[in-house]
Amino acid sequence: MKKTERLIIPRKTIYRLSIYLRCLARLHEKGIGTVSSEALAKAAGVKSTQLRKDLAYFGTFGTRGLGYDVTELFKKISEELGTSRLQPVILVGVGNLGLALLSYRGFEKEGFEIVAAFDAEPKRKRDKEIKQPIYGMEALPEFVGQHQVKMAIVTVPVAVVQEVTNSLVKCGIAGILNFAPIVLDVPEDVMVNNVNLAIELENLSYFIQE
Amino acid sequence: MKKTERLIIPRKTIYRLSIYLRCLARLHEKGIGTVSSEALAKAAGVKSTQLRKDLAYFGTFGTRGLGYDVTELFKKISEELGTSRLQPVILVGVGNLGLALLSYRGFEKEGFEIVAAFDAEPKRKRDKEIKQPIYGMEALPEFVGQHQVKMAIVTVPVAVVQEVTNSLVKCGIAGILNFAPIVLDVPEDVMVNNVNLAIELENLSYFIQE
DNA sequence: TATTTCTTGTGAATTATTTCACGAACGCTT
DNA sequence: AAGCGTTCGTGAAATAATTCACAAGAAATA
Repeated sequence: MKKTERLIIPRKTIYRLSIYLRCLARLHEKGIGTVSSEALAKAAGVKSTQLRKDLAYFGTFGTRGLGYDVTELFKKISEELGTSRLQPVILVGVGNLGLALLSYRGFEKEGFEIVAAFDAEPKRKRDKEIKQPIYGMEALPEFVGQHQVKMAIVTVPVAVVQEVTNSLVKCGIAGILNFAPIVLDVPEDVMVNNVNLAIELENLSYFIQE
Repeated sequence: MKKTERLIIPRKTIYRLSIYLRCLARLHEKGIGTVSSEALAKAAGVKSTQLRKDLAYFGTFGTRGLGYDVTELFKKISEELGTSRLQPVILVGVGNLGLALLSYRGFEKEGFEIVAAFDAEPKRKRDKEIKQPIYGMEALPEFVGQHQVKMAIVTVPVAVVQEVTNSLVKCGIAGILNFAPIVLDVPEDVMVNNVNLAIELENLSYFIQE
């Protein structure tokens, strides 16, 4: 057992912590109260030593000879990730993909809520399936300021994504989930995660051709 | 200059090759004929040495003092990735997200075509915006066999995703792009790439809370 | 309570990935 | 055609991530 020193947790570890969290949630649903690093690692698709190393970055939670308490470990990881409370997110770009994400019910369960959408042409995009309001781009600064929004999902076309990003950064958005196939130029203190489905497919196709 | 020896290209390199490809496409659209490793690397968000190392895995394409020919490098990477010709893909699970992906026009430009969709309740899911046919799950084996499909996008609920995966594997699908938040159990020769939007958001939220 | 059996936590070793540093090759200018 | 300036290609070095190996701690058993 080491003294509590706050050391930098690698990005990959943080990513895996999210995965462990999902696995623990499923174990909990199944009524399982205790799990070994071996079993949890298998569910998460990693080696048990890696799981233990990952956890060691921010504490020691297990009981030797027994394993981890599912509820407790869930709580600890959740605290570490800061996902204990619901986070508001906005979405910019109400095209096909944007619409789908707006109507996707999966986020709330995971701690996120898309509270509003923005689009250059908000009037055309009304849809009775969507509960969130859709505003024009000019409403962005006020909304973000008033609702303390820190994160944005960006599903606009490549041609305008950098411009949209600049607006978001100016409003104070600190995290962007970008679906456009381009590397965004942002200040150091703004974080961007990219999701590119075409690249994922391309990657698959490479590895399956023996 | 080395002899042509086929060595294993790291997964991360393959992933970056896809990114370089997109950057080269944009340069080509802008009418740029030649690019230095420095400039291309910047567009791709990596260091120039990394770009050069990545390329070195499968050949040497540059001209010292000048840089790379955009068209030629595009062609070479494209060949290496095997994305020269259009690949058929099927989609399983026509929910919100599945529908969105079906109507998403971005894939074809990138070398992939969703040729058909499958769902447990295909009748209810008709939509005039969708050009692809939607079949019941029982049609899967015959379709996959006849159309030589090798890849599938899976957007079914967590509860049934493993079962669906088993069917796909039995049909001969070798690559799966999985949107369910669970690690799929598949034979060694089947490749799975996971896309989990909630985890991407969670990851962002961690890094922005300074 | 002694013993056995498990499983964690972690320093050390290994492996993978990235970056550095610089020689070699090419175009361009004079 | 000689010299200059640029940029590639690549071994070597540095850094990061993963895995190993095992001591130590705790429960279960007898």
